Amino acid sequence: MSKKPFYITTPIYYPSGNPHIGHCYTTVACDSIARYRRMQGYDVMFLTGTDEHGLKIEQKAAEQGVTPKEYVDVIVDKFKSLWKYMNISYDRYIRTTDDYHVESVQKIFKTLYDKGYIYKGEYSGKYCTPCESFWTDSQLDENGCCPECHRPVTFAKEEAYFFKMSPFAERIEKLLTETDYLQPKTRATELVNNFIKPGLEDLCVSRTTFKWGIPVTFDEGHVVYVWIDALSNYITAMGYENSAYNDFEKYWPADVHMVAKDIMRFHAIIWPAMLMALELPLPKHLAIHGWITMNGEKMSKSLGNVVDPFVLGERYGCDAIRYHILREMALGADSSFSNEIMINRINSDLANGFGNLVSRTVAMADKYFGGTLPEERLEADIDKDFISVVTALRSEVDKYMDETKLKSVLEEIFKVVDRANKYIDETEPWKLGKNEADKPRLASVLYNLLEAIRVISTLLSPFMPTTMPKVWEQIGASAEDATYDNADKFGVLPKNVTVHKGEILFPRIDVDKEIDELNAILQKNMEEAQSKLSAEEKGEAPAEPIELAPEITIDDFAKVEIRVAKVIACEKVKKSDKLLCLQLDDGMGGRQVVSGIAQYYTPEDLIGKKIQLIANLKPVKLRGVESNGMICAADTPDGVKVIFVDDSIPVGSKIR
RNA sequence: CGCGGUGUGGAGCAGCUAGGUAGCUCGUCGGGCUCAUAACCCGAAGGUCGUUGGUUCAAAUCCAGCCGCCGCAACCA
Repeated sequence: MSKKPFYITTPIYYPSGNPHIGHCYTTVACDSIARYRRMQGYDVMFLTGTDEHGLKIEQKAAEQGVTPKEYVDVIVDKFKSLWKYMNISYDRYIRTTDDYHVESVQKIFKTLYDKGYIYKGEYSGKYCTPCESFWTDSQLDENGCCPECHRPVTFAKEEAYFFKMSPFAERIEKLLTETDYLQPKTRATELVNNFIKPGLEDLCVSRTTFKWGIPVTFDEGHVVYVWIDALSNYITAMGYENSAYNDFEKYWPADVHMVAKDIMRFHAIIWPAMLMALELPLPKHLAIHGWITMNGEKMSKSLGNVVDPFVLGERYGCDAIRYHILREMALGADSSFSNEIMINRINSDLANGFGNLVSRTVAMADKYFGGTLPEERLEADIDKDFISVVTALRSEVDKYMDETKLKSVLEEIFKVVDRANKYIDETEPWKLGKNEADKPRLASVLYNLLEAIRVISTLLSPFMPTTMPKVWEQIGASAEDATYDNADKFGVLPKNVTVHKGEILFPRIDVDKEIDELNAILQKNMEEAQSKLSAEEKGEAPAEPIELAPEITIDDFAKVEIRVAKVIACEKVKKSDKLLCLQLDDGMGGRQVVSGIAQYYTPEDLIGKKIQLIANLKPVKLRGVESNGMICAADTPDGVKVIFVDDSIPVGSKIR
């Protein structure tokens, strides 16, 4: 009988920068599931990879003066070495620059075009000419300028291909609300309300503004934009529309796509739509997890509070990191990654709990029996409850594995660790050791403990694959003993088992000392990020000097009329986070201006002050409130600062 | 009235779908033990379950309003 296939994927990561703990989060979770299924006897396919095209990569490569491919090669190596370091057992690694993927994507694009789901249209939006890129309104920086180079953007159009989403709206809504595709399902209403009910917009699936992508075969100058290129990796890696692999029939549809919540939308809506258009079966589950936050804040590179998995792994071992990630990870919510929580977790669960259990059990077998248990035994009633708890563990774990609740899995396993420590107290083996007549009883107690450790370590091995073999070595278990099949049985180890005292599995961590040291590292990173930022602000960044906007003439400048005005009244614009509505005395009868500075100033800060007003700007409505002009402010590392004017300058004075 | 989430002992969370003695982990305090990585075991203190009102014999749990926090969307002239 052939083994049942099980196909699980991580997203393919975008290698515009080095991998961090967030990437580990998804990947470690998938790896643990993959290992568990393998242990259960499934024929597992575990796929991960990198999404290597796009404008950002093209630009980063250009900055470094290398080709995009050379640029991503370096980072892909870092990803792969991280996965090696974290002991990630992926079966296949897809790069979207791989030939077979490119070939498949081109065929998929053409197929969708031939079927009429892709059509040629016009893409319009805010365009930054120097960067040759389009931005959506929400991507623009705080001044409404290009988020990359901070120069003004213009409205522009380009030819582009679009993917029709509307034919699938109804089926997708049903998929989200009526099936168990989404895990957890609580997100369904959010998706339906935000994206499906307002009407699914057609998706722009090609670009002409950059070249680093998969060319559209039938229209030169167009490259396939991220959606079709990246999402289809899940099928191209199995050999869909290519001859590199031949596993599509076997593994598709995938059992689990695991993603973080920020890319949930693409996997919950766009990916099903694409598959529907291709008339392929849909994946069975989309498991969505939250972000790892650092001391409650979202991690970001610019804050410098990104956790480097290599640093942590070096200090505590990769299994400790894996454990902490999985233990704190609830499927729906964010999980906090504070150094303190992590260290306390490692200490209490791994060092004090499991590690110490192994240590004391093996030490006793060593001390009282020279390492090898005698065959003479004496059972007691007190053993029964303990043994039943141990043998029941596997089915508990299975139950939670099926629901992808890895946190609960670990909780269940560690309940048994606690139970085992309690069993030692109940049986008081150190007393038995003092009396020769009690040796048979002592042998039973130690054997039961070793068996419990065997079961625990077997079930734990998918989650901590590096350490568990060391446990088996210590308790004298062979590879055949520590199998899934044996994990609900008792009496698997040989009666005269021999233990081998070994190294401490999880050394206890000095909390205060470690936190100080980690904070020092973090502090350093944040300062570096800070100084890099302010250096950029000052135009001192060697890598990226501030470029001035294109030169203008005095006549151009004369078009802008700046005048002094006084703030008479000011209030927050209702239903907005950022807008203040200012009533100004401009010496011309007064006017109303709306400004996006509410995060930095309260109305009281501004009333009575004199400011610089761009007086001849075309009026617009913001959040339904009319704004006639703009007040001058400076962007600083500490936020936006309004430029106030000396009170002696009369209202209405023209500034030049 | 844009959408959604959340508010439970010092901290972090479970319980809420199917109302009925408020539970877990960490921390604190007291005790026990000594095989073990100053680890382990037992016990205790500590909560008017955000707030107001409603339904009910009975509400953390259902309903309505209000307040706080978070995310998304909007917004930055």
